[in-house]
Amino acid sequence: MGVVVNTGRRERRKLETRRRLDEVALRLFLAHGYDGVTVAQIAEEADISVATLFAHVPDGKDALIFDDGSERRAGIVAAVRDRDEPILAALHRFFAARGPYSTDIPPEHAPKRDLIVQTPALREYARKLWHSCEPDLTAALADDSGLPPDDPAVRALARFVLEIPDLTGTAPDPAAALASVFALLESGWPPRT
Amino acid sequence: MGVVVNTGRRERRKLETRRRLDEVALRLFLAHGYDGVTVAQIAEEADISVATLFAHVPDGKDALIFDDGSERRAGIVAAVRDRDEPILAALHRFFAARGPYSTDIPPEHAPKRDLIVQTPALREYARKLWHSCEPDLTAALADDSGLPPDDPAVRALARFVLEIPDLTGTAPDPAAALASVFALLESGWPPRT
DNA sequence: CCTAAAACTGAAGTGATTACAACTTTAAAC
DNA sequence: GTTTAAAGTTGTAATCACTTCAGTTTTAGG
Repeated sequence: MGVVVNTGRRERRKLETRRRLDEVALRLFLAHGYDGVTVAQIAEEADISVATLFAHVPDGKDALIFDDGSERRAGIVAAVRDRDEPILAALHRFFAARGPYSTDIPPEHAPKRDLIVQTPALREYARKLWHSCEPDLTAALADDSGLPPDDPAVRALARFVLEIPDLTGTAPDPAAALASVFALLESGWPPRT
Repeated sequence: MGVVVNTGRRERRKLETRRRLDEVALRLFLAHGYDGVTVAQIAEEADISVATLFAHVPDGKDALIFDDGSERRAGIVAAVRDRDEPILAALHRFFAARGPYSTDIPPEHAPKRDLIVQTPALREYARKLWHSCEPDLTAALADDSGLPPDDPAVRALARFVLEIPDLTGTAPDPAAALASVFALLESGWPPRT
């Protein structure tokens, strides 16, 4: 069914270790900066070997404080299916509600968000995670428009949409920026006055 | 005037060494694949030390077969200034004529293009080079539209435009793809039928 | 209890990249 | 043309992310 079943001590420990790694890595990154921490230190602090660390997080140091992206992917797919509004409106709503970068974030998550935005490697990895949704989004857009999935406009729109979190994440007013970008995608350039 | 003056033996040698590195790296990459060649081998073949190699190409292995991006930047700036057509039309023309990814490429450059497209690290670096034009393009778009340079739509359009080379580089008909993407940027989604 | 799969480990290796201190070349002033 | 300081080059050693591997432990499940 799901990618990983959640029965048994084994899986529970696995998840627990992964969670501990995430917590330790974030704590150390926040304290000393991303480049000020080595994976060896993180493994040490999490009380596992370096080899095991990489077994748990094969995508490397960047990936330590991120989930595997399956939530985003599922979220986008869900947002785009079963709707009664244009697809871009649905995506707009999705980002406004959930984007890690966009609107109101609980204050305890703010330091993490700031760390990511200010650390090129982490920001880049977050961007990659969003773009890992490209195949799904492309398929959805093709479905919706009746165009083939390899249509250049379809591919381009998917790419552009997934660039939005990184783009609006740094804006002073993320919600307004979000609206502005979606308006651009809907109406084109130059913007209607 | 320019970033580097071209007088004197010193500068000439510098350029010569850089050119040799480019040539050697490309040759070896094409022969054994990007991951099948170490920088040590490249330095050896180019008859300089590894330290010197990195002095010449501080951006690392990825950057070996690329110029420093100043040409692209100058090209875009030039394309966007002194024109009698809409700015997107000028950019369309620019990419159609010159994008390393887009239309007709002399057959001797094809292997290099293929190598870049098929090697994630190189493709990524090429993307970065294009996006290094973002400040210039943003400024030009702001100028052109009267909007402030930090306007979300302006920033978004610059970002989207610079994603185009990577996007259309893999299309079966690059010129058509280019036209399709520019149509999207001009008229918005869904595309007019 | 038994066994095979899965997880964990330390140690050693690879490869990119940097730091450094010594040595050489060059530009340019005197 | 000698001097001098900056710029370029080099070998060596280090750091760091990441991988490999062979051996050990743990666990699931019959």
